[in-house]
Parts: sequence; C-alpha cells; structure tokens
Amino acid sequence: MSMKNELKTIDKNSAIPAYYQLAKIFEESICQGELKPEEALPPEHNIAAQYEISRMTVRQAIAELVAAGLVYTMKGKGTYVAKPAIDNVAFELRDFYTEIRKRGLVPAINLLQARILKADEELASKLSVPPGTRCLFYRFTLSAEGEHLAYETKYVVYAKQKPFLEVELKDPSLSNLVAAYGDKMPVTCKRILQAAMITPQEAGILEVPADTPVFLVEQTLYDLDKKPVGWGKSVYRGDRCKLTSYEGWHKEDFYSGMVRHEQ
Amino acid sequence: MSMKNELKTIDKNSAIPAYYQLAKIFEESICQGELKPEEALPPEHNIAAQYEISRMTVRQAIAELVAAGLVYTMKGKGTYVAKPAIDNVAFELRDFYTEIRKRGLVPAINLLQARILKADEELASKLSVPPGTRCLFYRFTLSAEGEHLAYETKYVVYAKQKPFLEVELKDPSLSNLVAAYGDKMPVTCKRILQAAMITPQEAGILEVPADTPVFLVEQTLYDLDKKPVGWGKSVYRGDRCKLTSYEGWHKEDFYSGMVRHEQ
DNA sequence: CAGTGGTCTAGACCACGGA
DNA sequence: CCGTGGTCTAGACCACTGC
Repeated sequence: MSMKNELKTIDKNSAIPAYYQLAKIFEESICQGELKPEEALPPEHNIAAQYEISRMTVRQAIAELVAAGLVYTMKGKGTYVAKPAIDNVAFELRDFYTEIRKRGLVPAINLLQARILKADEELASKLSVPPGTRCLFYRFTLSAEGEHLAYETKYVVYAKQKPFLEVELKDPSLSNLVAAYGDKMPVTCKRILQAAMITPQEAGILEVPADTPVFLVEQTLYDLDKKPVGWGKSVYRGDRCKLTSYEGWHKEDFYSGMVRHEQ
Repeated sequence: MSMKNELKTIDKNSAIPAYYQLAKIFEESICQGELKPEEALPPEHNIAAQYEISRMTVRQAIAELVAAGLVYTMKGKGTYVAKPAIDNVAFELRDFYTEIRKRGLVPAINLLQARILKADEELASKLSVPPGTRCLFYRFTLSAEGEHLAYETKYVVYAKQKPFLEVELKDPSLSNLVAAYGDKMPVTCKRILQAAMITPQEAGILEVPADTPVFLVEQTLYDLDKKPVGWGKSVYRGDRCKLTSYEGWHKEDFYSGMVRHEQ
C-alpha cells in the first residue's frame, strides 16, 4: 500500500472551503514532484472516501486544478497530471496608457490633432464605411518622465453629435473613444503586433534617432455584428518597451477562486 | 411581468447537458443584446425554478459563463453581465517552429553549430552555474520556402552524457532540448519580447538587408526549484512575422466544456 | 432582516474506455 | 463486464449585501 502523504487531512471546521484545501493538497503534491506528469490521480470516489467529503466537493477541487492547467481529465479513464505547457506564450499588452501606470509612472497625453474628417479610401476600407463618412480623428503622443514613449493615431466612426473634449483624453484608449463617440458598443478587438523601423516623421515627433526600432500595433474594434467601429495605429519605442511573459507551473499561483471582482 | 424570451426551454432528454443548454440560452441573450452589460441575471433560485432544474445545474451553467468572461458574480448580490474585456491583449507566440507549421508551411532547420562548451561569465550568470560549467550549445536558422525567417541560439546545462544527434533537431524547441540533455524537467518559461535592429552578423546569416527590423525573444527555462536549466535567444524577421490577437466577445466561441483533450 | 451567491451532502443514472 | 469521470437532484447551512 502507498504510504506517501496520508498525513494531510481536511479541516472541515476551517473557514477555508474543503474543495480549496483539497486542491492545495494536490497542487503541493504535483509541484513537489510526488505526483509526476502523466501519473493518474486516485479515482474521485476514492478521494472522497479518504478525505471523508462528498464526491461533488472532490470534483470542484479537480475543476480548480484543471483550470490551473495542472491536471486533465479523460472520461471513462481518469484524471492525470499534465505536463507543464511552456511551448506557447502569450505576451500581454494592455492599453499602453494602463501599462505605463502599472509601472508606477505618471503618463502624460500630448494631444496633437483632434477633428472630424471625411474618410478617404484607405480609412473607409478599414472601417467598412463608404468613403466620405464622417469620422473622428485623434492623434497624440504618450510620454512619461519627460520622454515620449508612443505615438498613437485613432479613428472612430462618428455617430453622436457630441463635441469632443480634451478632458476625455484622460483615458485615450480606443474602446473608450468608441464608447463616447460611436453608436455601438465595441465587443471585439483585433490587434496586430509588428516589429518595424520608425519613420522619419514619427522619429521627429517622438524626438528619437531615425534608426530606432519600434513596435507597431494596429488595432480594430468591432461591434456585435462584426462591423468595425474604430481603428487605430500605435508606434511604441522599441528601446523602451519590452513584453514579458511567464508560462508553465509557478508554485503559489493557482488561486483562481477567492478573487475579488473589480469591474 | 417581463415577456422577453420565456419561450426557450431545456430539453432534459437531449444528449446535450442541461447546464450547457442553459449556458447557451444566456450566451445568446447576452450576445443579442437582450441582456446588457451591468444588468443582473435572475437569482439562481429563480432560474432553477423557471427551467425546472436543480440549482447546482444552474450554477454549473453560470460557471461556464464566468469562465467565458460573459458574466461575473458577486457574493450576496447577484450575477451580472460583464463588459467585454478588450483593453488588454495577449499576443500568442508558440515556439516558432510550431508557428510556421500552423501556417501550413514546411519549416526547415539549418544547423549552424552544435557542441559542448564551457560557460563564459555571461552564460554562467544566465544559467546560474559556475563559469566553466559544461553546456550544450545549439545555433541554427529556421526557414520556410527557401527564405530564412529566424536565427536561434540555445544553451542547455549539460547533464546527460548523451551524444547530441541532429535528428533531435526535428523539434528544436528549447524545452525539448532541455528534456533531452538536462537533468531536470523544465516547468516554467520566461520570455522577453523586444523590437530591435538586426545586427550585421545576423543580417549576413539570414541574408536580409542590414536595416531589417526584428523581434528579439529571450527565453529562459526553469525547473521546479526555479533554477535556470536552459537559455536561448531568437531573432525573428520583423518584415515576415506578425503577432495577432483577438479579445472580447466572439459569438460561438464559448465552448469551454466538451473539448477533446490531446496531450 | 430577507435575499443573494458560496459551499456541501449523499445519493443517482449515464456514457465512455478497456479488459 | 466493471471502473471511470460527466451529469444531475433536492435538499441544507453559511457569509455576505443592502435595507
């Protein structure tokens, strides 16, 4: 008989939910290497019996582990420890404005242009509207600590007869602009990230050398009917911006439950 | 009394699980705009009564919606429709080798160097080993359709006295190399993405102009004890590589359950 | 206080996988 | 066939929210 860690038990009088305690026990076993990838967990029925809890509670614990990517289940077979997934990464990029604040810096927005214009051929195709459609046009730089970091151009299908106030540039994210000036709520966002050379014009505006590498982000917002409602292009200084990502198992990272929601 | 869509019912004899049918009903309502962001769903008890299913089943449906990001719950208050989250993005980047195949291209690996070397100061610090430690060193380009796309350099703490075979370069991902030649399984991966200018040396190897912008990815693999076990640096042609991301609500995208697991 | 979601139980039947 | 996870029930008590 296996003598591994029959020590751990669940405190049913604890304020911490039983399913959470159980999930932590398995998380510990997996991260300590006591349970190795591809190894099977005991059947849910056995776990329930051993810890004297109901099977539904066991299932809730396993659901947490599945969500955290630590185990996977196969109907009719069992529950197995997963291999760490480290061969795909997701680089997170918030709206740059948010990104700067997260780093504890104070971002400044320098409005360069803002007006209504009639869409030319290119913009009309980007926004799927007839050429000549009235659009809102914003152009500004973002800077922190006296240094220009990004240069953004944004277009919104102009629907509301609302005067545009610089005040709204307190949060110049495209979704915010669309919400303020568009007629439909944006629900989908497509972004394309490229590495590129800065253009002479951009170099002048950002006050950086002409050979600065940049991140180029093109952004399109769509409404529920998949109709484009906003389009933007941003240039981020490559010498000041890095995207970092962590993937795989990080101990003490799996509290998907018990989080406060802030909306 | 509200007369919205009391039409929809749940077919308990269907092969489709009740919780899934219910989740789809709410997903439909939300995506059609019948339920607007910040609007509350009926209490779980009411839903259960209306559709004549148990509350646990209702909760499972809501759990799906929460996982899909369509709603959020607040203890003691209720369940509310979420605003689409489109202000942060995650750019996915698989191992480049996988990425090329996904596009239907046939990647070719051109091994440039492969040998055991003793770590110099810089590599030793990257891998947290004493200078002079024996490391495996790989350097190769990836190409598709006769064009060089990336240039990669990888180092692995050499533990196994295993001859390195070019055959293993069929999958030259760093995690694969570490698994083959290291002593610990890699479980965490840190990647840093930068925009940069190509160096003259790299330009020569990739046979591209000297002013080509590139993505620079630095990758470190760690074992369970957070000890680095592999390190690599990759250069991707900026004129050939884009990273794309979609965020927010996309109708018919929320089947988090009922997926086949392939491991 | 009443109403809400969060947790939990002790059963049940099913579909699937493998012997 | 048996054992597995997947689904489901009809209750229960709790902690939290807001009045």
